[in-house]
Amino acid sequence: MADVEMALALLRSKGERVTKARRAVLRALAERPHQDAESVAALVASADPGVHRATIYRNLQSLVDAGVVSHTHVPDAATIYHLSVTGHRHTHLQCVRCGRMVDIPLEWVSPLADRVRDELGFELDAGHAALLGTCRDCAAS
Amino acid sequence: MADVEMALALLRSKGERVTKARRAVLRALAERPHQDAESVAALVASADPGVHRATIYRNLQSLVDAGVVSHTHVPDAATIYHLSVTGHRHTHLQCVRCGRMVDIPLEWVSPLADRVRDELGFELDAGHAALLGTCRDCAAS
DNA sequence: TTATGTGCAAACTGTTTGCGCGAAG
DNA sequence: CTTCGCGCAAACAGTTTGCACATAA
Repeated sequence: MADVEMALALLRSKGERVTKARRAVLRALAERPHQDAESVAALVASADPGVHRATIYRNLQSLVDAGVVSHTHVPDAATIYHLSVTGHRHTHLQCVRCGRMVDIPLEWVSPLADRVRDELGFELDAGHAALLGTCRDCAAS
Repeated sequence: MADVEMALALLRSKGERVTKARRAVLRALAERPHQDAESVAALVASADPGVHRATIYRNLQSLVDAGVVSHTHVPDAATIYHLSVTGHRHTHLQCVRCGRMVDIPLEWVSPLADRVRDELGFELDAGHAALLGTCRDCAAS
C-alpha cells in the first residue's frame, strides 16, 4: 500500500485535496489493479459506505488529470482504471468474442509507435485504448 | 453508388432482406464514409423520412453481422461505420486533445499483428478500435 | 403466407452536472 | 475562513429491447 501513500503525496503536491473518498478510491485501485468505475464504487462502498457513486466518477477523473491514475478505454464496456505508479506499462488486447483481456508488453507496439512518430509526428499512447481481435480459443471454434 | 448495389447483393446472398431502410442506410454510408449512427440517421431522415432511429441502429448492427459494413470504436464518442467494400483497410489514430482522426495504412500494424499471432495466437483486428495519442499540432503546444 | 423487418415508447448502461451543505487547507 | 470536495437527485448520450403491425420473399 506504499503505492497509495505515494499517490497521495503526488496528489497533495499538485495542490489537490486529500479526502476520505480519494483515499478510498486509491486503496481500491491498489487492491485490484484493473477495475471499472462501478467496481471501484463497490469496493469503496464495502470498505467505506456513504461515498457516493458520483464522487467515485469525479475522483477517478481528477486523479487521472493529476496523473496519479491512468485509464484504458474498452469498446462496448466501461473504462478501466489503474494506479499510474503501479503501472508496469502495458497494452490491452480484448477478444471481441469472449471479451477476455490479454496484456502485452508496450515494447511490442514500439515499431508502430516509432513509425507514426517519424512519419506523422503523432505521439502514440498505446496503453490508452484496448486493441481488438480474436483470442486463440475463440479463433479455434 | 455501385458500392451500394454490391452491398445489397451481398446482403441478399446472406439471406437477409433488402428493405427501404437498409437501402437508405447503405446510401448514407456510401455518401459519407465515416459516420456515427446519429449522422446516418440524420442523412437517412433527410432523404427518406419516417425511418426510425432504432431501425438505423438495428440495421447497422445486422449489416455489420452480414459483413457488409464495418465499424470502429472511438473512445468517448459514438462508434463510426463504413461500407466494408469501400474499405481501403486502415486503422484510425485519434488525438486525445483535439479529437482529430488520422488514418494509417493497415500494413503499419502488421509487425505487431504478426507478433501477437505468433506468440499468443491472437488474431488482431487493427481497424476495429481507434488508437489514441497526441497529434503533431497538439504535441507542439 | 410466413418469417423478418419496422415504428414506437420505454428501458438501460455508463457517465456527467447543478445545487446547497460540509470539510480540508 | 474560504475554497474545494461531497452527497443527492436529476439529466445526459448512445444504444437496446418488447411489442404489435407491416412487408419482402
